Amino acid sequence: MTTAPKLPKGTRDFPPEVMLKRNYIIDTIKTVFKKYGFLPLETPALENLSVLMGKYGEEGDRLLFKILNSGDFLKNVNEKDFGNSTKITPLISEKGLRYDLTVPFARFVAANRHQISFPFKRYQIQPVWRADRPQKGRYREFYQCDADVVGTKSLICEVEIIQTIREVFSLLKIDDYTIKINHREIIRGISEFAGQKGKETELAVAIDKIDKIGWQGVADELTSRGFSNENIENIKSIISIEGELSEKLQKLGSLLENNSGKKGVEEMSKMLQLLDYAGENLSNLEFDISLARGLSYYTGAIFEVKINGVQIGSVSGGGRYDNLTGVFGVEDVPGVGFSFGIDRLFDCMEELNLFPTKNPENTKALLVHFDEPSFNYGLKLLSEIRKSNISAEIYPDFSKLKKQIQYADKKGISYVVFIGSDEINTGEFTVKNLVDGSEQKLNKANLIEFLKE
RNA sequence: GUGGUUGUAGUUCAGUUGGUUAGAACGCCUGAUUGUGGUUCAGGAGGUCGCGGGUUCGAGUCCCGUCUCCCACCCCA
Repeated sequence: MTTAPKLPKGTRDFPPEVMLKRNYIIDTIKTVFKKYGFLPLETPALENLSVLMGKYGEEGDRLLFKILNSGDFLKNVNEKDFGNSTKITPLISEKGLRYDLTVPFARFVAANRHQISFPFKRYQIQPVWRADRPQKGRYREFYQCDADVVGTKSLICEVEIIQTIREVFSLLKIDDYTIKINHREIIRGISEFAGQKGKETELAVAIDKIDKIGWQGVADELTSRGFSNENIENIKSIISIEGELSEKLQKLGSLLENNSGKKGVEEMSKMLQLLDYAGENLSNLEFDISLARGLSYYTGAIFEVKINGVQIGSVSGGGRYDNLTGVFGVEDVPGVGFSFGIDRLFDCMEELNLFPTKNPENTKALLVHFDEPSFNYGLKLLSEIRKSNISAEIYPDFSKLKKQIQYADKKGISYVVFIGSDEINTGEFTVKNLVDGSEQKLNKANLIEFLKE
């Protein structure tokens, strides 16, 4: 092997056969987003570090990719400070790669708040970068696919998120999945109920791991975070509530008498009511009291979607936040957002074999020829086929028929059209279906109609 | 960021206590009545064994470093 050039750690190429499938997912999602009134937005890969730093916690700052200043980037650095990276980093790097799409979006909203008319609905599908250590399904460059509505507190936004998820999954033919929902105020209420008012963040972080480490693990973590045995028993009594969605909600409502708990239960009930008005049922919906989601900026409803029967984390998630742009000094911009994990969706669909065998983006027909006269004759036919909006190509070299057909076969092209002296003389073209092997003769007009299908 | 694991043809992997020209399968190329692919058959090409150093008469095999991949934690999509 000649020294093959390598990719940076945690990055990938997407070859055509992968891109066709990725585009299938992305196009499906875009179609649904548009249908629900979301408009596209893109922001730069680079942001000023002042925008990025401090927004993701200490951990996040460590995972930011920082970009070295151009030119004589050491001119401001004192020689004594060499070796002290915390001191010289701000002097040599002012820009970084975006870490997620939410902060750039918040920056955009804060900067353009006078031009934007609220409520503002946008979607954004772009790569983000994190200097994390890669693992399976964890990359240093990956795509996020976010949709947010800002400038309204209406719960119809939450309901529309559920509808959007259902519609996307239905189009992708994914039917065995669970949309878990919960509410941050409910977690807050539980914290208060447990006797640890105000420690909902600690509670949320611990409780979120229940799927992974089990109840005992959560209990241990709560202990280490300062919860007493009595507190933990109280939490357990809430977490272990069983039943149907509305039944659970009712039981919870009767237990949580504090303001937060009541508010959470009330909003959840309202959402279900709106869902019903919209003509939607409760299928695939699950009220998961242990669902917390790590991001601390959520304040209202929270969502997470898992595909059943596939060993992979959530493929979609989101929630409501009160104050998107607060970090940029612009208050009172509430909103709700969610995102699809495209890479994970891809893996799930691959595993469940849900990709369509025929990809509409692929070439539909290949023209094969025997000699120069038939090649030349074929060029005109090719143009006419393409004019009818059918993707087609002609084999560019004078190769054996076998080779030409093999090319079509490998590329997954469904039809081969033969151009030879017979065809030129009669005007009847032999077209072969490579999927089932059938052949038929058609004149030009019929051939084009046939390929249009 | 912490701890661990892996690395041999395009791909998935064999390779015995270190011992001559490093193997298989699939894939690829060529051919089997030069107007027909996916099946079959016959040939063929392709590896300085991740990279760098060390031990040894001799290293794919042992040691050190480095990179990569993967796993757990942290965190997260």
